[in-house]
Amino acid sequence: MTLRLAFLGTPDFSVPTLAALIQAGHEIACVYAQPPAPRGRGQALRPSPTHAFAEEAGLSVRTPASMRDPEEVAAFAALGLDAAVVVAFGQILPEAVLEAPRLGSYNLHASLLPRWRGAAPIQRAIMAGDAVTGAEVMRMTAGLDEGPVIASVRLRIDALETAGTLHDRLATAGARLMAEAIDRIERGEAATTPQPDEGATYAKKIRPSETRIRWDRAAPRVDGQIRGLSPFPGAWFMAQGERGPVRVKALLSCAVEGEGEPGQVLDDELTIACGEGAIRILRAQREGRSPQDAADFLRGFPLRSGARVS
RNA sequence: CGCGGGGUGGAGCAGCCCGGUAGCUCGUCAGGCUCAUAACCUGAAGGUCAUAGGUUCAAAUCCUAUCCCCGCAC
Repeated sequence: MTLRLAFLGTPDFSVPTLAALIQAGHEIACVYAQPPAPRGRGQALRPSPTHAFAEEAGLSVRTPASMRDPEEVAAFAALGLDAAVVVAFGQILPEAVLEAPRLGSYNLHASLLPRWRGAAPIQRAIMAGDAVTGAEVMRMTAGLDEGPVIASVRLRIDALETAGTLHDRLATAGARLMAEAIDRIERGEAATTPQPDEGATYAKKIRPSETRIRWDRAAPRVDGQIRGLSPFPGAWFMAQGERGPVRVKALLSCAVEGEGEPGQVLDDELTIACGEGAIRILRAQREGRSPQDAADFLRGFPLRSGARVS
């Protein structure tokens, strides 16, 4: 038995779940994604990853500017859905949409709720130094990520985890989780657990202004910032090159012992002093170049003991 | 036509402005030193300088076009 579903998602994170639902044999009546936007160099209009994947799979795709538009709501209701699956869609859905499908709407969220409700749970978890995170499926309600949870998976965040690696692990684990949850919903066996109010935090969208590294902060915080923003948008700092200041993204790091003026390079292995302790940069990328491991980076850009970065 | 950086032996870079025998760091291979080593010494292999045209006695270097990678903006 299969369900008639709508899938609403936009970025890379959404794609594995859509793929899993197709794989499970469900009927995907329609895929919704954010409208194509100017992306990358040259500001060319490109469809979102979910949009592109859905088209490739031969599914019908809609990209309304707003799901609040009464016409969109009516069209959505007219699909005659059993359920809607939402994964990082990027729009807040009105109740009229959430309640339209016979069995309701379900969201995959990349955190252990109620911690990190909102836009950037993966990055925020690493930035905060969390040791554990996860993915959960909840039944959607009007409040932002406040619905009762019906399935959950926990993942350890290890010391060298980046937002990129964690993103991929969560997308995969989450896809499986959602497929299983939909199965249970279909059989009417999905038990819901209300989220506790206690421990709720919000994962605000990452702003460009918080990507520059502040060396006067303690090492664990700098380390979390680097890994939490890696590979995108990237935590960065300025270093003195032979031809002037160069912007450098730190892509991977670890906290180490060390002491010095914040921003001071302490050895020839990219160990840099923070406000408290130090970090070692393990992977970096300077503007115009590809990402490089520390050894390769240093060969092309000598940042030696005694140098300063800001 | 949004702005900018870059494509040079296996890796990372310099050389380009001011055309004239292709250089550095690392790696690889061989030999040596050493109780030993990712350390040190000696030597060697390895590049049609992204591609296609053009200018020139001569082009990695100047001109034109194309392809690819990346940062910003978004």
